[in-house]
Amino acid sequence: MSKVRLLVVEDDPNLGDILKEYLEMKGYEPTLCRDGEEGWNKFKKDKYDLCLLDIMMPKKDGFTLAKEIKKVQEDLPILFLTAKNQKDDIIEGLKIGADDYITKPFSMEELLLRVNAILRRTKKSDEVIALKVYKFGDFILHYDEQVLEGPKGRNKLTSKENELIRILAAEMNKLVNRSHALKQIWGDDSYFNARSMDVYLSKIRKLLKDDPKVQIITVHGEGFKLIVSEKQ
Amino acid sequence: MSKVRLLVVEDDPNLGDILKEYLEMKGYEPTLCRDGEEGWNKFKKDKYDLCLLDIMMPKKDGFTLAKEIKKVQEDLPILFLTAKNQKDDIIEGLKIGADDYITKPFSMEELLLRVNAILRRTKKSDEVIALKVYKFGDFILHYDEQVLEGPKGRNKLTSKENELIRILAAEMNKLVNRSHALKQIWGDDSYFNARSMDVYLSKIRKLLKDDPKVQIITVHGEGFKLIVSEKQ
DNA sequence: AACACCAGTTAAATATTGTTAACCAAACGA
DNA sequence: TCGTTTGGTTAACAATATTTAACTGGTGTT
Repeated sequence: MSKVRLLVVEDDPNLGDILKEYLEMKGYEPTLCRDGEEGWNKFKKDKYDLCLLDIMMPKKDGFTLAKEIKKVQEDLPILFLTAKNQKDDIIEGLKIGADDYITKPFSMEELLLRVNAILRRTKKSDEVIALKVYKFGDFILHYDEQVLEGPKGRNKLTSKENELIRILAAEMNKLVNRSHALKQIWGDDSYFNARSMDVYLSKIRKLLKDDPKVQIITVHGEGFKLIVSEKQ
Repeated sequence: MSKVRLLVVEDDPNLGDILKEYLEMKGYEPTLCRDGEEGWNKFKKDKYDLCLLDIMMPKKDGFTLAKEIKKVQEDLPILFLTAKNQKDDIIEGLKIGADDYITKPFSMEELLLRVNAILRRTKKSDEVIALKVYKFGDFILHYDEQVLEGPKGRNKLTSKENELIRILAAEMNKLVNRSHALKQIWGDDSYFNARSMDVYLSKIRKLLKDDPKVQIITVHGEGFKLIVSEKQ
């Protein structure tokens, strides 16, 4: 897989160099421009995956540049670097269609998190958005902690258990197609993966035994569903 | 369709304004309150589809507000805006009945994804809340649970039994065309599927023996019907 | 009544799913 | 580095669900 290409436009030479250096270190391929005009030229010449734009810049400010870029390539994600308390700037930026903003001063780590978050989201925007928390019956799935909280306490989950419960909970009371679930979790719906999933279903049914309102029923040849009845 | 109404309670004026502006831009109808008390007053006055509550707020914190809201309108989804590392807060919030949380700082896009996910989920669960139930004679078919409740107790059904009983019950006292039922359940009305269905009819007749008021009669060459006589 | 056909029942064959335990490889800790 | 642990896969077997087959009894037609 080729490197992620970033168009960085920042007029402060210090910050610019730090950004470039750091992003290179982290495996990205940043192109640094010193002002909006230079940024525009680079954008026209090459293809990028994401833009980091300062707002206050000589010759052409970040907004103008962003607008022009969006006119040409609407789906190119843009992250603005704004001075603190520039609320109006932020709002203006969001209107243009920026995907996020980060206020100066920021830590490199924070920046990286934002960049990754945007890339992740824009890349697989068609994927189901993972909520952090799913509730069903007396259970709470803490998806990003991989923990299932039930009447008998908290239960650490393996990642496969976690994924499978998430899919079931997201489609609560609706049929989950076998092959669909397999493709989501294992990538393909081969025979052995299917058997593996059956093993996990069995494990999960045990975990869910603590609440009789909750059960996984199977629809032969189709899939299964998590049903939550509302009886007290 | 009218706009989705959001109750946003956030004491940081900067973040509050940004939230409001962004959500408006994205087609929502946010009402911004500066503290918990104001939020409570707005809540009492108008109807909302979702609440975004900061936790740390003057006058009335997010938890207290959430609890009060849930007391009045239990199904109103709540999303907490929490500071990082406030894990205890999060757990507490979830127990109150929050639907999700998002830790500051968060990107606008991330927030939007959460909001949409919650709305989608709660809307969906509205649709399915009424688990499908069919009554005939002394029987109740719990379609979603694949259970037939009769005078002798509950009976777990296979999915084919379940489907067939559902069709019969849905068309109670009316003729069910053979080929129609076959196409509904098996997809096509081939000879073998027809024989299969006969096997299931036989099984189902056994299940229905417990109530003499209920029986399946066949209309030669046409189909069959579930008849329920009125006699006590 | 004799025939053809349709439907009912039961049992056997097949396919799918459920469960447990053995196995394996990667990650971890001493 | 060597055991140990952990998560995940595979194998083996049990239990169910569904289909097919075989046989039986009806129904309508001539």
